[in-house]
Amino acid sequence: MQYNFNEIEAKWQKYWAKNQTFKAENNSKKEKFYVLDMFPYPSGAGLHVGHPLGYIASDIYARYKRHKGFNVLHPMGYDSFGLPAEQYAIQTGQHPAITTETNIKRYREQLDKIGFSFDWSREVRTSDPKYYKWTQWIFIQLFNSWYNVDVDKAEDIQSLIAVFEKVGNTKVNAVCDDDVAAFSAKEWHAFSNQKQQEILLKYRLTYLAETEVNWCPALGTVLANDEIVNGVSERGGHPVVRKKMTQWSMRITAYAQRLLDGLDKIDWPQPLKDSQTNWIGRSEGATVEFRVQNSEFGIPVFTTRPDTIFGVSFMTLAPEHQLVSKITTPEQQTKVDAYVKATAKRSERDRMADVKTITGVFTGAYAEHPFTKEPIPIWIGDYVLAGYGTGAVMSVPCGDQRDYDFAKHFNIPIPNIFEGIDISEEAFADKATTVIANSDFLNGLSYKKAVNRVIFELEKIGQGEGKINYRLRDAVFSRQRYWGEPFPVYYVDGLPQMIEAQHLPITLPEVEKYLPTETGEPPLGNATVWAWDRLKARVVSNDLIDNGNVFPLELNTMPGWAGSSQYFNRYMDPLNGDEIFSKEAINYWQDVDLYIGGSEHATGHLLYSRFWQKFMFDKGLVPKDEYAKKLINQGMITGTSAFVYREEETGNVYSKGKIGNKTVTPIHADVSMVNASDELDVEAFKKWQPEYKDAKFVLEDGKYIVGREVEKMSKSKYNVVSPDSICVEYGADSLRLYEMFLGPLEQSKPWNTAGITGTHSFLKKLWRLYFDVNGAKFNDTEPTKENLKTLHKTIKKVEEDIENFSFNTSVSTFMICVNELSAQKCTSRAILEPLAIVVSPYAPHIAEELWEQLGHTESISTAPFPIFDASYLVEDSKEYPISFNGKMRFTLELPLDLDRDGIEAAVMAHEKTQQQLEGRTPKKIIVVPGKIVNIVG
RNA sequence: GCUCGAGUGGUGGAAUUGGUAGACACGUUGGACUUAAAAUCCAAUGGCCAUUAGGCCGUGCGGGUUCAAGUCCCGCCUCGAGUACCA
Repeated sequence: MQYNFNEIEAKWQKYWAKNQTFKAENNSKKEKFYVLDMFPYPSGAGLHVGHPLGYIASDIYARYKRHKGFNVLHPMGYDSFGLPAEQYAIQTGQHPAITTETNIKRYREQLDKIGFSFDWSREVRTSDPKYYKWTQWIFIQLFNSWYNVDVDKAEDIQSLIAVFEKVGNTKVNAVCDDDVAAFSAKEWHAFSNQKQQEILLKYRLTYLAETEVNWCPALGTVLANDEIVNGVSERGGHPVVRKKMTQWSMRITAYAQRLLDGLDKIDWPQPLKDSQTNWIGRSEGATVEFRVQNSEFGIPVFTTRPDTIFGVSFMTLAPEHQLVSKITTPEQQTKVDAYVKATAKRSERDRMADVKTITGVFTGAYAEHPFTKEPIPIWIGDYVLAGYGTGAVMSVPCGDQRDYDFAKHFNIPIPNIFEGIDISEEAFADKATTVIANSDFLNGLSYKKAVNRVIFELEKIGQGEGKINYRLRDAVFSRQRYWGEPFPVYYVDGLPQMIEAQHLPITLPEVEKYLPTETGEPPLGNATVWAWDRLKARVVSNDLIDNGNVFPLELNTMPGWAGSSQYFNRYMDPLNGDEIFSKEAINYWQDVDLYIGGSEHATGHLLYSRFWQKFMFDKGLVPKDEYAKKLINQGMITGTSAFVYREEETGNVYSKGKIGNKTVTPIHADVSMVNASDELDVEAFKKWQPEYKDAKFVLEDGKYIVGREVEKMSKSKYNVVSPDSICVEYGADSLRLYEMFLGPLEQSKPWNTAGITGTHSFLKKLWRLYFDVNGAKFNDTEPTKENLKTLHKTIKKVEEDIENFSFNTSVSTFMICVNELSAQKCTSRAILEPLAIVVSPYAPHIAEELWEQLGHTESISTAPFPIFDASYLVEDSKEYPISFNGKMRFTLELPLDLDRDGIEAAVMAHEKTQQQLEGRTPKKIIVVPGKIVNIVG
């Protein structure tokens, strides 16, 4: 009987779909286990072999947990809003929904062929109105909430209004905009409704405000910080400029500390935690208020080194700082204006590119030192960022290298305030060895003591206090795009109003064109039916806008991360039309036990989703404030490109070994035309690239050998390998095993299709354990001691490997097991039956088939995992390595119950020992029973 | 620059608390079967020396600890990822 993998795999894929084998129940006496993959954006290119790596790993884990008796939730869906479909729509006029639908279909076909145990009845798509209804709903919840610092959680906006009505805002401890003016209860009551709404907006967790945003002219949209890489857009690499715009923002900064603290209780990779920690960028220090001489202005600064306050010799403001225009003296006005203008013109990228050039201008104004009252010149310089801290620094050149360089460059004095430190060459920034001098009441103090003292003194004179600062900024939530979630928002007198939750979803309107309007409005500005009728509670034609009953709707859409920030909870109850998820569902499933995905989402999706989860937790909607207990980043699979070498002058194409010292240009050849021995199918290549039809191919030993190089897997490098053709040629089980066999899950590794014959022939060997040409071989003979030892060794190792996510070593273990059982000519059902279960998480199709052939009528998927029995592994002897001076010379089999002296005697009596010693007497004999013998001397 | 991760045969990679380095595969070479090919099976395969027996060298580099180091410590080098004037 042949191993007909194509037939077997199709059969079981059909069976699983028909029987809904992997449908998870929300009511179960079994313990729950939630295995989640990062859902993909369905791109037009389809999947290549790198994409399913993480899915295969999580699928193995999910299947293993089912064998272990868990009720496993293992869903899949699509992050289906996104730029590529929209760009395609702009070019072709094709509605993005259609493109997306087509792409999803293709993804699904590809995924199905790999044999994943997804519960497809729970599929979600972020672009489906039934799904984004709940994204809009969460947005409304955020809008109706504020952050109460006193209880350190989000609360309903009504509780804030209640406080305002009673005592005004001076007692309120909230995370809010910086520019909120104080008011009393009386004043609050006197404010117009309009004014009250404006104030509340400054407190809401999602708010509309004019902020400086990253504007990408080429994409026609704003971008979040994490969507910008090296100063250009992550998608497309277009330049990004700073621009002031009115945009929706998310007050993620309210959660900065909790996002940081939460990292301690989740089992996520350290590098990922590190990058979130850096992104949040907590620093401890103090704010200090410097008064500007001869004016009413004060300049607050943030510093991490308040202990060096007596070393301040100048101040530097960001050129964008609002005080610049107010304090600049008439003499300096022209210079300052020119500098401000020049920096505004420079893009972020330019500013980042030359960090070395020191620029700045004196404003002519002086501040007053809070303690010495000495005048301090105020400069502006573009090394100070408007967006960090207060946009101003107290410059201590002796303690900070940038301040030092600036001072040197502009000949500003550099007072030394460190005991016994030479600062003639560079600044001194080592906190640990700092002893303060020339600093009045701080003299002789260490860094820590000085910080405490100076904060105490600052508070005494009312010019500063201890403060913790974060680098994290509020997240801009508006995109000038079509293919995203519409906001459930309309405008009355320019103020945003939420549409009531019962009227959701607000679905995307039809537009003629997907580009911004001629007046520069976002694509939704092209919609003709995009106004809100408050009475009818529905979207109506723009013609009806009267600003009395019918109002304009929001034209921006939500960013890519909106839909992915709660999808993991929606999977728990995805068809629920009345709630985002039922209480029963969330209380049963609780949180994700295992989350697998790429590390590229470290500071985007994985930070925003933690933020939303904490918000949902505050609102009592979810029981856990961290949604994923364990997270694993799968490594990237790189491609192994193939090259042919063309000599430019002659046009000859040389095999790799024939290049010699000729000058050749390497040209990518499609990897599908190269075999396992790096031989190129020359005819296929000529057919593929007709320009080489008549070229002379210089061969070696009658073959054309290509050069190989590891590169990113990409279409343009012709090294993309699709899983489809592999499934046809070798089968999904071979593919699954091979992807795991390549190496540790978290490591990046090159793909080389050639190696797949290894796992494929393993499966054939496995099959031959059960069947030969005459059919079934298995029978009820008693298993031998060796059989049982091999089996239980395998059970133990595979179990440990899966628990440790070391899937590559499991595959080796299977190979060893099958090699051993074949050599033992094992046909015992008592061995072969459990073996099928152990293999099944990795190679589920063949396992199902074997299971059925063994006489079972139910799917193997919930068969109990065999129990490891250590008694089969007990050995009574050990082959001891005998080493001399640490070098292993020979091995000697000795009983394991032999004691130290017995071992020593046996080893010393051995003739090879005497040979090695050549008459010498050993100085020392190390005997570690059960391990090793080492003879020294 | 800073933070994190990684360097082991021709290739992907194994190696539990320090205890037989190179498991398991790919590739290569030789052989069996076949009219032939594919498939399958058997054998060899880190380098150098040696007819054999065996020896020497070997886990990025240089030191150290130890009876014993891929593994621990110190100092470097290279590559990859993140971050980038963060006060």
